[in-house]
Amino acid sequence: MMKEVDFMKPKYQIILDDLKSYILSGTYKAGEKIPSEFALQEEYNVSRQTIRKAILDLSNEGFLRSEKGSGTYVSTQYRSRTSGKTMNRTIGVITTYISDYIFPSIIRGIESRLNEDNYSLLLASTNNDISQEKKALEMMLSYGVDGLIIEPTRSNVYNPNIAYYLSFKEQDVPFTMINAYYEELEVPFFCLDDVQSSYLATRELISKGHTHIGIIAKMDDLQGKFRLKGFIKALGEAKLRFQQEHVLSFDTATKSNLSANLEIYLNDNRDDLTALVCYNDEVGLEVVNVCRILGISIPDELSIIGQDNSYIAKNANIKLTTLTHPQEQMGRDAADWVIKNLQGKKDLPTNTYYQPVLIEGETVKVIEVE
Amino acid sequence: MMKEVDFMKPKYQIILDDLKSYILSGTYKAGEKIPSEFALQEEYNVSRQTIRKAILDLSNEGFLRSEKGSGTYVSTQYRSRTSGKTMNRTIGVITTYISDYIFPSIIRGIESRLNEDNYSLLLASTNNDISQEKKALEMMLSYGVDGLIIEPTRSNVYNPNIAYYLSFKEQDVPFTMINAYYEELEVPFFCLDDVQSSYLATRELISKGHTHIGIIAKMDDLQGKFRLKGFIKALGEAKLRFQQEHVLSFDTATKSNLSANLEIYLNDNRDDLTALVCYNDEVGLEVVNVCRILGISIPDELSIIGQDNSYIAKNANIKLTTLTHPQEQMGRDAADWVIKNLQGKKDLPTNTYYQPVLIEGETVKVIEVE
DNA sequence: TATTGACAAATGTACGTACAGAAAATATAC
DNA sequence: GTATATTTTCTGTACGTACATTTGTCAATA
Repeated sequence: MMKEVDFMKPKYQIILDDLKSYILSGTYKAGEKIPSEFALQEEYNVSRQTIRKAILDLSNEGFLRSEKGSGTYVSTQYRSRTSGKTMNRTIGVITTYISDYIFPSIIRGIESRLNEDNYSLLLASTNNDISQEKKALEMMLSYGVDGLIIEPTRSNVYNPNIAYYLSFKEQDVPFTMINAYYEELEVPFFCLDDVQSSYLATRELISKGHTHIGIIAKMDDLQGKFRLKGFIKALGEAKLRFQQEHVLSFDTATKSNLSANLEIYLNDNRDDLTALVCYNDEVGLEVVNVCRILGISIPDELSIIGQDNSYIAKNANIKLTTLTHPQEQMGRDAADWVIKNLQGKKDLPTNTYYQPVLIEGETVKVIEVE
Repeated sequence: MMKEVDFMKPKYQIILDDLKSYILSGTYKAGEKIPSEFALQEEYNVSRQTIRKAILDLSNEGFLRSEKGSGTYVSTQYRSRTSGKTMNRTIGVITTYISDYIFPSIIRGIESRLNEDNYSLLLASTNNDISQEKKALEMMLSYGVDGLIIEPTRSNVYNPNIAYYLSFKEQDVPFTMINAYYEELEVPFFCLDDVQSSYLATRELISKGHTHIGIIAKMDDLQGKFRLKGFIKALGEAKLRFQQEHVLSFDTATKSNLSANLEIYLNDNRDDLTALVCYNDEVGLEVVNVCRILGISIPDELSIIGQDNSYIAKNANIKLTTLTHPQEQMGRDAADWVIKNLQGKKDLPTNTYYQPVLIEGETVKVIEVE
């Protein structure tokens, strides 16, 4: 269900947000003069009052300071609000989703580890939307968290929020990424070996005699990219041809249409495919549901294999064959890394890959060789 | 001529000072409405902008609060606004579980509402353990959260952490409860009408001809208590006898044994019961699984009905008949309540009950009358 | 009796103008 | 070249208008 697009923000709010972003991302550095009201008025094509409203509000928030006759300056101490207050040890967590799929488990792992060292957990989610990620990062920056754990948003497309991450680096706030990472950013991460995951999935199908295998692939995150890669790798090793028409791709935006697209895809390839590698268990379940509608029996007519070993795989009436995902452990490890980093520990792992393991369910059938 | 002796104060400053002294002297009392902008404009013979400037500044100082379409009111807590420093606005959330069942959805609702007003979410979970709840409360207290949303831990047994809740009350930190409440504490809450939920569930079964109905009941939280109550109420209305041996009870501690106990229970009552009201969908699914092992077919041999309309009810291959739970909406409403309370709004709802609605699945069969 | 619809009242946003006053930039006088 | 005057730039205050949006009220309606 799509959330309503933002209400039309008032103009002054847009300008305010812009300015705040520039300040937090370091485009306007502390003490620097920002453009004059007149200049901004020209730039945004609004009246001076509108500009003033934005600047006044930011001054009240403590980000700016205006000097009559001189100009408006970035306040030098906008982030020293923790100064007098009792330092509370807080770790920020930015995740794509809060309530969906395996993310709650990951958060749980983080929380339980932080709890052991009396750190608090400041939570924000992005719904895999880059503008929401920006807002979350701004919140964390102005909050002054001690560390950060981020699950990247749309990790396979260019991310315009890199400046914020660099801000954290400048301020020596340790952060790490889970599930994926931004390739343009040098940063430690904790990830499943996604190539291996779908490689193993595909190999399992091949070893059971399948030769006509399709894949449902996600295109806007690294996981999707790597999982497609593993699929192709396994096909290649088995000397099976990779066929573009056997790939059904989707992304965050088109996810809501997946069910309908699946129906078309499965109908089109009904006689061609005997097995399907799914992006994850969630997609796997979707396939199961669509197959039920189409009267395709699983695994007799179609074998499917999911990934991530989520509750879906375990709890659906037909147990999905799937591959493990560390979930809670990954969360724990990431939290542990941040805590150890804050304690000044050296030689912490930079890139951690977890190896997936196959879990047999009831959705893969052995094909007899004729 | 002589320049003004004193500084010639700007007009808005004069008005501001006037208003401030009225507030501080009690001419305008806390919560009262002050004259409208138009009235003040007439009174002082100045433009509306000038009045607005005075009111806006006082609002920023925390003395006033304007409501669109209604008027401007004296803020109830202008005293605590110590410095001009904008504290980080943070709402604490204490929930029993982070990753399980419907709790992620509730948290999601909270998060999305807090986000709209730029509040941060500080998260802690108790795993339904009272000592962990204590730790979480201590963390929130020392952190200095602005408000709190709590899902009570073991709400049907005496809670030794009441003192902490009273501390929050003393410090005027608004808090509200969701899903349940502590009966020994006078506090606003947002709850499903749990009595009604299982009342409707039971009535549905009765209306489909069932007369031998069992229940799986949880004993250590209010939900469990109320859901048992609704079950008994429905039986009573239908003049069916309530039989103690048809109740299988469990609690947090014995939950891990539920599966084994279910097996015994279902075996014992195999020939006696035709339907089962389950504490929630999670339990419902457990029943489905155990029935599969025992070879009891659902709904032919046994009708079951869950509660909460969780993903389990929707996603399990056999769709559970269940009752709705507001989930995300409940989270939103609770967050909204805290925010409005912090803004000094009066007449907020104290006890909110959500009415459950039946959702038909595939687990209830009509019993023909012989 | 309860619900709906129309209307008025109140605040929110946004445009415009004008001038005051302080600081910075520039021109001028020596 | 330096000191002083002048101009320009920039923010602060203040006026005006207009329309949007929300809330509360009251009368008409079902």
